[in-house]
Parts: sequence; structure tokens; C-alpha cells
Amino acid sequence: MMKLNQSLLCPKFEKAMQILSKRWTGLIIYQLLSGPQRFCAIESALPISGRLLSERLKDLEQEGIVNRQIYPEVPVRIEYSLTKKGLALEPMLREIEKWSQTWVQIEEGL
Amino acid sequence: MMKLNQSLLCPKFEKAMQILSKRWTGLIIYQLLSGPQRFCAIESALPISGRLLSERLKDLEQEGIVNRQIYPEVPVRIEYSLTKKGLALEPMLREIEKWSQTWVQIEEGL
DNA sequence: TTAGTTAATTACATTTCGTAAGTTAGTATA
DNA sequence: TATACTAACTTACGAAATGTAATTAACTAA
Repeated sequence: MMKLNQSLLCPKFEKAMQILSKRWTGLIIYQLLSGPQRFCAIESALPISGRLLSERLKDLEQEGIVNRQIYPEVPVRIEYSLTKKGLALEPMLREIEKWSQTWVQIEEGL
Repeated sequence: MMKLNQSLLCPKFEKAMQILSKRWTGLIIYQLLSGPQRFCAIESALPISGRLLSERLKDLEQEGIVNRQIYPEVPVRIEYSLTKKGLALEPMLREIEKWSQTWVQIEEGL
């Protein structure tokens, strides 16, 4: 039988979750909380590949969460930063930070 | 050249993001904030398929975020609920809720 | 000329996801 | 007795997302 999708879920909340639950999105925004930075800086701060970082930054720019600023120097410098919309995610990320310190266990050694 | 992964990322935070940025994880926990409920209730509240819901609930149980309670009635009733660790995620989800109301636009029509 | 840089893009194999159908165990209906 | 229905899964399989590595463009430096 077909599933009629009559979820009572708020569309704005659903959209937010769609963006934020994509792999790497949260970590990229978290990284940018420490200030505007270049592609290679984000790449070396996170265990993400260039291919996906490029893709995610494009998505986040589309969503108005990240700003891409080109400085036409030699060689060209491109800096990524958070927009107001992106900065507004800081409280959420701080909550995850708090939760992780209290509840997440890391198993050491082997 | 090989990428040496010397990320200064806190392992607990990274682990938290790994769990929470999996597709559907956040929405399932959000749904369970409204109280213990059965598989089919979650399934019809969210646009998720049975296959993935089953998989995610198993993951979340493993992580100690969700509890699976069997009531040996006829027919058997199985209820999923949040553990303390899971309930502790409420503030984070409320922040996403707030953010989505302020910043997310939904385009209507076509 | 060769090598190195940044910010990507492309190719390709692996993993995850979505859709649909099937399973198990029991109840209800004709 | 046969058929249909329910809950909670599981299986099969094609499609989409991801990870790894190589390549590109435009420029500098040795």
C-alpha cells in the first residue's frame, strides 16, 4: 500500500534539518565560527576531502549561510565566512558541544 | 600528496556530529521528544521509510540515545523512547527550531 | 624547465539511501 | 478454510551520495 505522507512536520524545521543533517555541514559551519578562512584552511582543519568541501561550500552559499569573498591578489585569495544566517547557528552548535562533553564517550586504545 | 589528518577537532564533538549529522537521526529524536511511541507512529509522522527507520533506531539504541521496550501483549507492542542521553538533546533541537523559524524561507507554489 | 601553490574538477569504486516487495506471527472476516 | 489485515521488521535492487586519487588552470619561484 502507498504511504500517504501526511507528516505534520513544520516545513521550515524540516528544511533546516535537511540542510544541517547533511554530512559535514555542521562541522564546516563550526569551523567558520572561528573566523573567515580559506578553502585550504578548512580542508586541513577537518577530515573532509576537497571534493566534498567544494560541494558543501557551494550548497551553503546557495542557502545564504556562507559567504564567498574573492580577493583578486596574486595569487588569488578566496575567503569563506558566515553570513548573519550562518552566525545565528552558533547557539545550536554550542549546545551540541555541551552535549558531547557530557554524554559522549570515546573508546581509547584497542 | 597524502593528507595527514592532524585535525585539532575534539573527538567527542566529532563523534557527536557523526551521530547527529546522519540523515533522519535528528528528526527521529525530535519526534520522540513528544513521548514514547511505536514504530508505526514514528513512521507515519516522518517521511522516512521503514527500512531506514529500523536501521536508525538500531543505531540510536547502540549509542544509548533511544530505548526499546517490548510489551509482551497480544499482539506484542514495542515502544521506543529517549534515554537521559537522548532527552539531553532537547535544547539543541529547540535551537534548530528557533533558527528555522527566524531564518528559513519556504518557497510556495511552483 | 621543473616544481610548487590554491581552488577546484573529474573519474571511479564503495557506501548509503529510497522504493517496493516479502516475512513472521497473530487477529478478524467471509 | 481461505483471504485479508496488522505491526515490526528484513531483503532485493537500482539510484544517489561519498571517499580516494588524479587532473586542471593560473600563477610564482628556483
